[in-house]
Amino acid sequence: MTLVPTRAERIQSALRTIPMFRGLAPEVQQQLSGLATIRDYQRGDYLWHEGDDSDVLTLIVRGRVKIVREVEAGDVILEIFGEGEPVGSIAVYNYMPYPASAVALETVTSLTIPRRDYFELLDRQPEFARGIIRELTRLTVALTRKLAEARGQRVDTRIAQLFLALAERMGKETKEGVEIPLQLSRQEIADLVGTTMESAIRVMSRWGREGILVTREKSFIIPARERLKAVIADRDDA
Amino acid sequence: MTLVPTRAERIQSALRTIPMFRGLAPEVQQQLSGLATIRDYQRGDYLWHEGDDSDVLTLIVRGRVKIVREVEAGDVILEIFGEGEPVGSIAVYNYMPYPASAVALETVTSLTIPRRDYFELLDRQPEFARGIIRELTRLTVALTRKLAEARGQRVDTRIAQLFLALAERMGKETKEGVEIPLQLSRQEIADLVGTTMESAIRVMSRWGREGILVTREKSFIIPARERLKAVIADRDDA
DNA sequence: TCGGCGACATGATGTCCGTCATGGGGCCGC
DNA sequence: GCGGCCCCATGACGGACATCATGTCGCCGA
Repeated sequence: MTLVPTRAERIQSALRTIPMFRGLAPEVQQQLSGLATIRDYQRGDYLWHEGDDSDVLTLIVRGRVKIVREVEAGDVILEIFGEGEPVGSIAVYNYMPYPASAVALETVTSLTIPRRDYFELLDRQPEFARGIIRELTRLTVALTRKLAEARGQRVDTRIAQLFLALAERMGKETKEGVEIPLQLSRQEIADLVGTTMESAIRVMSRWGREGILVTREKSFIIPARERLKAVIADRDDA
Repeated sequence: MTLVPTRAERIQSALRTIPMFRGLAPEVQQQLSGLATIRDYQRGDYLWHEGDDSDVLTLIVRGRVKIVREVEAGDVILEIFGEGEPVGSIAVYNYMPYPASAVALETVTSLTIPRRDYFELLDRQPEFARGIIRELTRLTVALTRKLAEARGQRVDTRIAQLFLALAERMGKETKEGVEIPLQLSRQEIADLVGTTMESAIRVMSRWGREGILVTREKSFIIPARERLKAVIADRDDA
């Protein structure tokens, strides 16, 4: 018996952590583990670059990844993917180059399966096809909401909405308030809401002073949700 | 023989116009025509309202539909769907209320399939599942691009990008230039690019005077694509 | 014929925020 | 220790655009 898990063992345990694969028959899981590749990344590493050819489907096993469109006038973060989620399915499906880059926000473990096998799964396993469709719809809804929120709104409302959404998705209740265990630079916050670093800084440091949203080493703290929501409510009155 | 086509005949010919169904076996098409419902709308009619329960998948047979999110501070047009495209698949799939309203931009004919049968098709017909996934990915890419374009850019560049995209999707070459056969009010243009009616009007009437983009009764004319592209290129220089 | 309505148009004014500039603190390699 | 670099921070300035106000034109119904 080995103390260090073998590659095959790592892949099998990784497969089990992905919800979309849980429903698959054991023999299919077995077969899949022979096809998949496992990989590790550090914060800042690129999983791929915008424009690269896509020939594998990637699934996040551990950590978080940002999808970023790098246009001449600054970056745009389109989405943040977490554990269990498939990324790049759009590009793989359409045999097109990746429309955006993927960058690790923390230590990340990923699983990739070749396009050919991905298509086989789609056709043979309705469960899997449903999982992919579900993820795509989730993505679409999220993008839709982002688009609606981005309109006209002031910078501070957009940042408030961002952190309320993050709290919803990955917040942990603590005695200090809601904790969002995610390391984001001011630049990344700016990229997420579509503004400049300076504007993001102004808002964040004001909120830090006022105790509305506190930046920690590797997380953010929201002492009171209502005070963040109040920012959104203030548009013209008072 | 009847001069007016029967309901069943209309449905069958409608089914044939939808690309996603072309690949289906004849007996499946036959079966489908028993399940589908056909419906007509006039410009301005709602196919559904934001928040309505979704229990059918809708496919556009004829005409165009805008998907619009109605937030307190003005509308946001998320997408314009045309013939052969499925709309509302997101909501139907997730058993969720519609996240946005659908409004006819012109005379529209639609086909609807109950959710139950939609799911059966998905599981039984890999072709169909692929079609849905393809549409979802197309949508996602489009939203993604919109999001990236909405950033910072000036109003006139955004409108220019909008019309260049429309020209790409539905433009017809004529001796006057590219014609976009689509009736859009200034307010709708504003909703598409996320600005106010007044700003949209200022840009459009200036371009009308300069002959860059002419508004006709039920269409728009772009005499020269390059001149529109030049607007996008002008950002700081000159 | 007149009043009302909706779409288009144009000017005046204020303001949010992007841009530029400058500076401070922490961390690294040399 | 010192220079270089990255991230955070703060001020000054100006421009693009939202907002408000007012006006025109065509159309419809009373």
